[in-house]
Amino acid sequence: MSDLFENAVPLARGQTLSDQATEALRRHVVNGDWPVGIMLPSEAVLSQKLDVSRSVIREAVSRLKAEGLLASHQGRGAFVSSDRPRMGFAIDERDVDNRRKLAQILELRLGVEIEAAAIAALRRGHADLEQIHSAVSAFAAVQKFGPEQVRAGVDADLQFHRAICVATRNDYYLGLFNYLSASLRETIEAGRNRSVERGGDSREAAEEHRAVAEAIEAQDSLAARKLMRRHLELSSARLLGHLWNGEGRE
Amino acid sequence: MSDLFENAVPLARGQTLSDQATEALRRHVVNGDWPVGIMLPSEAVLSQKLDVSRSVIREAVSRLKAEGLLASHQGRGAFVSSDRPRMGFAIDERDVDNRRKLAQILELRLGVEIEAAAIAALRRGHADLEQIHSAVSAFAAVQKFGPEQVRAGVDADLQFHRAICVATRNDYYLGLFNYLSASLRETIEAGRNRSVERGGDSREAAEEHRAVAEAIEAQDSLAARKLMRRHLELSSARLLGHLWNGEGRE
DNA sequence: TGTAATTAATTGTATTATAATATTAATATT
DNA sequence: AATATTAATATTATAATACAATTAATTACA
Repeated sequence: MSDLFENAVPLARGQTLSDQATEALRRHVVNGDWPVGIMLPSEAVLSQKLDVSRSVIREAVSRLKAEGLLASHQGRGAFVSSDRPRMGFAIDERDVDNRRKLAQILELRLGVEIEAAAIAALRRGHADLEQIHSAVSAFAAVQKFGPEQVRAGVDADLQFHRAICVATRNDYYLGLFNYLSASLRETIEAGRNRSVERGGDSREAAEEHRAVAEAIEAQDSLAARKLMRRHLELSSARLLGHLWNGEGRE
Repeated sequence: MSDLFENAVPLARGQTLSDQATEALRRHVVNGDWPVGIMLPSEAVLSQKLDVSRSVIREAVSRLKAEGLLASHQGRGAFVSSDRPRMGFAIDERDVDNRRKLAQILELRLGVEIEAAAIAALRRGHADLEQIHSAVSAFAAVQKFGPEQVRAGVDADLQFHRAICVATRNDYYLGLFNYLSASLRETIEAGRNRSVERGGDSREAAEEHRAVAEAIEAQDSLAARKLMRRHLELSSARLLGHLWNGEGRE
């Protein structure tokens, strides 16, 4: 392992140094000369070997971390975590147009977010509460008249739910929510030519948000669970109802 | 312009600044307040707004570039190239070696499977019941002596939980479970040189399985939820306990 | 008007310094 | 001897600054 780079051309040209450094590191991983679990040379050593600055090395490592090939820990070092691209849980984009599939996605969201609310009630800090309450106010303040306001309402709604996931301090609750919400957003945007919101619905939802936020503030995990379930069930019903029979009414 | 960050709390939360900055930027993209094609504020401005160094901003941008959300060009700026993550929800394999991350994964599994049990209780058919009961018996029958039996035990355990997800008739509950269980299996396999199972634990788990199955058969959604929660909490504690005493870090 | 030179803005890279964290070694304590 | 504490060391994380490279806009000039 002494000189892994000795014959390595000083980074072919064409792209940025970061691009080239990324490729160089990736090659060592997928080629297998850096087995899974091994610790990489320190950033200082790498920058010397590849004859680039430490900034470039850090940028390359950060990209490979985003790809899941590397992992780094402050004070310990960087490690090879995988030698193959990762495959994840994914939703076929075409399914969001399918009412049955959409209902299933909403149902999955139910399980995730109910528990998220319960956990958030136990762990929420001051900053979390601020975010949650700010999202509640933002949603309540939006008047759903035109399409632009509807969009703002959807944003505020998602912001509320995301703030709760953040408060769980669990990266996977947040990550899964982000993914599910991105999928759901498309559906809502697609179907908003019909009236997706009614004034009454909006007021109800705002009140439900407020109740959930109150339970989380009170650190009442049980109440948070119950109220979030109620909110999501009603919310899903409203969404599916509108998208189904395109009912518009003021 | 309109100060997109003015009310944004200066990045609360527990991870590295780069992680938090990444989330902050990603949020603006997926929320849509930075539409596809728009140019981001300069790195200097972003670092000032988020109150972090330019290094942190660059690292965050580089990650989002790796995800396909952003693109940057020297002399021009950084731009939103997509509002949809290229990859679905995924768990870095490196994280299963991390006790804290592992606990988070188990916590997510909690939310998913508890609701799955509740839904299964409402929808289970005859065929579903057969599968579930058969998995209960298989797990109870395995004697955990050698490594081969331990593996069989893990298989039977996953079979039980999978059968419940099948009974939900929801493809996404099953899909997410399959993904999570694949991630968890690696951890269990990795740590099985140490004693991952004890006779007492196995008997307890078998009894918990039986109770959950009974509730699902009785179509008692509430009981299924409660019993599954109990089972998963105990099960997680057992797993984390073993990995703690047995195998610690890398 | 058209073209070249200048200027400003922005990302890319380099450098240095410090903080935070984890590991290891040394030391003290019982 | 075993254990706990402390110190030393190595590494990543963050900050700050400077400069290079590139692009876009502006100006000067013919």
